Amino acid sequence: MTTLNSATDGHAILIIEDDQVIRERLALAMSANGNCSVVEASSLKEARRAFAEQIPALILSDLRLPDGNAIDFLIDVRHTAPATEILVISVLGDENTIITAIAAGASGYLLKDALPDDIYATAMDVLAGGSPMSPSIARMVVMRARANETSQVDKKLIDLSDPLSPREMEVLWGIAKGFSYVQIALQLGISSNTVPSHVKAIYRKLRVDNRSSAVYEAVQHGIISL
Amino acid sequence: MTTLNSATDGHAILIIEDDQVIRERLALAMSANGNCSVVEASSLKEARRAFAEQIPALILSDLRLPDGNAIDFLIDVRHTAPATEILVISVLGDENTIITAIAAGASGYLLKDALPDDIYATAMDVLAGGSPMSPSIARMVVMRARANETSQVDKKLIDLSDPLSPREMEVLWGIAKGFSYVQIALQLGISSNTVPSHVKAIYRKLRVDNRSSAVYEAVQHGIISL
DNA sequence: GTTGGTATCCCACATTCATGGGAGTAGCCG
DNA sequence: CGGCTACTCCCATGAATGTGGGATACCAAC
Repeated sequence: MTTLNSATDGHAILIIEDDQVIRERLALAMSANGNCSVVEASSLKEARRAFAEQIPALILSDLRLPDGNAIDFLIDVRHTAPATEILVISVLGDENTIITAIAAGASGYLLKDALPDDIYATAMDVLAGGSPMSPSIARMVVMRARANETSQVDKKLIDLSDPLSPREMEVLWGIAKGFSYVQIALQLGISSNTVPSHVKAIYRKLRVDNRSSAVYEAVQHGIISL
Repeated sequence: MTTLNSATDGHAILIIEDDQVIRERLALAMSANGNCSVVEASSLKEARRAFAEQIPALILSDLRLPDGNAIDFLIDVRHTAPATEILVISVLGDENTIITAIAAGASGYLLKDALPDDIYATAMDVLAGGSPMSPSIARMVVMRARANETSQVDKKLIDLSDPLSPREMEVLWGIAKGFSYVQIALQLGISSNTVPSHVKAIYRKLRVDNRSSAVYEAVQHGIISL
């Protein structure tokens, strides 16, 4: 178990923020609490230069900079230094921006108008493996995650009525991948005349009348996953 | 814009927690700050009874109760009272439990050993549409969300070679859903003779030679999502 | 202003699919 | 044993698809 101190000892923090007032407030909060070295950047250009000189353990970054959007820079950071943690501090609270930032590699996301009293502790949360974020931001992320989880759960509850036999599942996979009856027959080691028989059963159970619909319904019902 | 006060005025809060000490602490924090009515339950049975009597605006719930797991109850709540917000307070911090709770309908998730000083404000965050959660919890949710987002982003980077035209995308969707050429033509308001032309272009770009393969490849490349 | 991409339309031919039958073997279970 | 299901095989016919052309028109880019 690493202590909070070890997280900052000898590590650098890069602060990217064009507003001088906010930037200095952040820098002060960081340097006052730990013995970490703080580097400040007010533009993407400065940030790239600072990053090239020394790879920081943590990046506090605004998204909208004078010379462009920080997202691309954050993506580069993720690729060249996967261990570097990223905490985004922005006024932008729209879903698209947030999801993009997280996909780009941000571990935490704070709204500027809701900065916590103890921004240093929040930054340490990130280095300790946490993902602090404003509640309203978290809601969007939760909604995304929920949509992805429940959609899979719900699908499996639908088709208890007519389970496909193992053989039918194999044939269904062949259909999904676009193999012809002959190809499927060869793969399964059966006659090409047998394949349509299974296909007929599949169509009946899924209540469809062609291959594409079968694949579509199967995916919707969670029977197969492309 | 609703104020925080209106969120609690006349609304009920249901607290589900078997540990008497924690339960009373939570109840005190809630009733001391707002004029909301607090109902306490120490078991799933009590919770179901209380929920049947009055649908609360907010539920603070532990997951592990003496008479079972609260997840199923929370799922029921989601179905019968979608507007009721759920804030889970648990010692369980494993990914499976967290994701399940969120899929079940939890908007917030706090670890018992990391309860915030102002639990009342946190509860109000939930009613205000936020999703407060412990940083370590948030990290897991973020990881989930990121996996789902980046997988789509990465896929899109693969097939920059041959982008499908808007019309081809429409036809592709028709194919994916199992419509015949005639049906697709009717939907798009074009001749049924035109559809195969687009299909040919799609097959060429995706390098396939039948509908199912086209759908399969399109899904794999992230061009469409079933 | 020619070139290239998109979109539209038409035709014809070969292949594949969808669907209706019929029919046999094997295994499981009440 | 009798009934059920899964799995296998075969055939024939009509429908849909895949593929090869050829053709016109619009619009943007070089």
